Amino acid sequence: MSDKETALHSHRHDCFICSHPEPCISVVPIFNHLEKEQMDEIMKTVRSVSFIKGEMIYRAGQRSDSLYIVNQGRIKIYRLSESGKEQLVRILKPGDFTGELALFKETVHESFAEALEKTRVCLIKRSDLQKFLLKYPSISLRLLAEFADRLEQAEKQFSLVTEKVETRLALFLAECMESEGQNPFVLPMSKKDLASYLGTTPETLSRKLADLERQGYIRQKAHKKIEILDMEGLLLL
Amino acid sequence: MSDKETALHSHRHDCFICSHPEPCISVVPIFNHLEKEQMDEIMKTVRSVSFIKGEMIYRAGQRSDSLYIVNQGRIKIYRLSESGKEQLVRILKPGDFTGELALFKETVHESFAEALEKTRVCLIKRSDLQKFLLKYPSISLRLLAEFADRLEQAEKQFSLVTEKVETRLALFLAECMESEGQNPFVLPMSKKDLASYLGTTPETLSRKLADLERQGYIRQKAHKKIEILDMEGLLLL
DNA sequence: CGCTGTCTTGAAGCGTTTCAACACAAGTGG
DNA sequence: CCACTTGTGTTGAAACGCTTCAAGACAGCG
Repeated sequence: MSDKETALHSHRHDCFICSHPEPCISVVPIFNHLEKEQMDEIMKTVRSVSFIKGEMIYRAGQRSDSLYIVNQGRIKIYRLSESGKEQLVRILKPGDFTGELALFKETVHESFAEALEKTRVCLIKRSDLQKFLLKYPSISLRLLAEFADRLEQAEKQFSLVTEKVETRLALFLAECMESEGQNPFVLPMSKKDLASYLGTTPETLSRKLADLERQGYIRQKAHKKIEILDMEGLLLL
Repeated sequence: MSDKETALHSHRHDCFICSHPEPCISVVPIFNHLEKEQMDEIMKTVRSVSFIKGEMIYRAGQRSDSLYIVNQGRIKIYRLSESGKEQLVRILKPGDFTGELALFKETVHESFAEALEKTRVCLIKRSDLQKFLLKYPSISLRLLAEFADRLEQAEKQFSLVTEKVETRLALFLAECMESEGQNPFVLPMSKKDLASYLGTTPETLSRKLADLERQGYIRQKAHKKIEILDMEGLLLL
């Protein structure tokens, strides 16, 4: 299975930052505008760590002093609510990062990060990153842009809490198709996790998907594949 | 009533940035570490605008190219959901800011900003701010810290969506007391807005508050004043 | 003071959760 | 490769919590 992943990425450039033989695209969003020498300087401070499927990258309560940049694989970020229920916050793909809060104030993680598959992350220490942010202000602008985006998305998500599950699901499916760029698309996570992400239960999600299919808006296929048949109607829910 | 506000702030320093006779604390979180000359440089680019209670500062769909820093008063940020319901995102107090997304990509506002009382904001144009961020990298660090905080808070809020209204309310009240630092404290917004913020209806909120009072956890007094009688019990809901 | 919007309370209806039971798929070890 | 195990996904029925609508009380503001 690790053959498959390597094959998938084999056309990509070599990693700018962490000195791995394998390709690495983790640096694109924040650092890829830098000069070669600056890149090398940052590379020296970066540590690379690998995780197998199901392994915890960090847990709530642990102290954190590093930024985690996903290099390969996918990471699930979730919280445990008061009542102990798992609430999925987001899924990180290569190029995404997490651990940002701990970069600016001494604190502990409030969420859990778990590798969904074989995963490699680049670690940059708080002290190192702060140094680079001051030295190369353009990195800050990239980071700020990324933060602003995520804030906007978080607020958008939050504003949907009063909507019915069906509406939230419909919007998610539409977004999903959009970002995958093809119509029979694959759900980016298990239905259990999707239920958590949408703030509902697996049972309700299962029922709502069946409803949407019965009404002719979508078609469910094998292996989490879903085809949208009537996008117009879907968005009118 | 504007007398009252002036009196409240009369012990504060004069505004660092916008050249107002009245005191201004809007600059504290992001700029107040700068040297006098740097401050002056920024001051020249800042525009100050006032709004009366109920006035819209911006609306969803409008193009935006400025950061809004609250100088005086309070601003309500809200979204209209698919179904047209108002979803309160947050309330800005002096020193808080909004409009951040538009600073890093050409886009339009997705939320509405309404003055809850007589309000004055400082406006910094995107192009100007970007210039300063590159010139004085320390500002970026402040901004990043603020963003990271807000992201964390947004995710925390989001993780509560599956909890019962009573639980969300209890946590809000506890937080509220915490931030006000005194026990019989005043709700920072109308109950209508609080309902929207908690993702419920005014009717349900009213009932839940009555329940909490009946059970002896809190006591409601006049003028949105609330006293917490049993914090322990409240947090166990 | 009177208007307007906020807040409260009741009763009915609806959406979602919960529990339980079963189907199914994926991963493991013989 | 098959059987086994484990976790994910589905479906039904009952119970619960919340919303909705309507009507009245109250507070804030001109």
